[in-house]
Amino acid sequence: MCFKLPELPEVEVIVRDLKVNVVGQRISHIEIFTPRLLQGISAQEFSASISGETVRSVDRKGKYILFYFNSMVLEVHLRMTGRFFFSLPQRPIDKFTRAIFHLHGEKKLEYHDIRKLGTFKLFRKEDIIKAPSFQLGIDPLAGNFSLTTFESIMREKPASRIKSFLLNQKNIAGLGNIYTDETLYRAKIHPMTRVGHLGKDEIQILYNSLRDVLSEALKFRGTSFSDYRDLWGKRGKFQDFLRIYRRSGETCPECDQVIIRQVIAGRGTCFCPGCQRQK
DNA sequence: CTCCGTGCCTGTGAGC
DNA sequence: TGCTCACAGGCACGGA
Repeated sequence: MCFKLPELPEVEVIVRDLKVNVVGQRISHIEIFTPRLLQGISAQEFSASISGETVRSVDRKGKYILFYFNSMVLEVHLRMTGRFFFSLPQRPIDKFTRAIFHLHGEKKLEYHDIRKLGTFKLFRKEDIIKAPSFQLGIDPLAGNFSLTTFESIMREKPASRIKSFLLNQKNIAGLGNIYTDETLYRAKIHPMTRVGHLGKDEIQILYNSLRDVLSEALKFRGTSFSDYRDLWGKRGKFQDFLRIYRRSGETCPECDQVIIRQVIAGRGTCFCPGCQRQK
């Protein structure tokens, strides 16, 4: 099976490139081919709100992408298979093209989504604090994501299992299944461990592991198995450096035990029973 | 409070 | 070879 969902590093790569390439650009018009992604509002209403508007800034909150216009904000979540890319004027739409933003000249920003689970939500600027992207926990790339902050957030949820804790966007924003498994493996923590059972030293190791995994993934422009691409259709390279995710059945290079896969917090979870012992 | 199941989706690939 | 069907998981929601 080949797939990849965009998590924090992938969305960060997309947003950095969008900042350079679409900020300051005017949207001449928008085509919507799959109205379901608009979550209730009509394609006409959506198009009328944004057509003719200039993109003032692009931002990321967790896995959400925010496009700021003059008076409106568009909040996009790519979910499992959503992606943006620039395409040539003559490129025909395919069955997975869900929307096209027509920019200055004949430039097109396409939104492509095999499974149609992505969402586009419009907010007036003054209402943006009501948006889902504003109800999230701290972003691990934010300047104030310190060890002290991380520890205090963890102390609030002692009964949570660490895997659930890291996946919950209201605690830490942006982690999905891949990066939680990678982080826990590096920190040598069993995914079922209660947050309250982790000592100060383990929290420090977890914090460092999380930062390392995310910064390395960013350096390689994200993880691509099949679906994820940047704005130019290029793959990330971090999949070659994943140590635990999708490696069940392989031998752990650290301890020679066989990596196992088990459903934890409702997700397929890969971990090493030798390195990540449950306390 | 935390956990669990369900629904949304469709390409993939294991198994018959 | 061709078909069926469980599975992948981010998030919202309802209920235990």
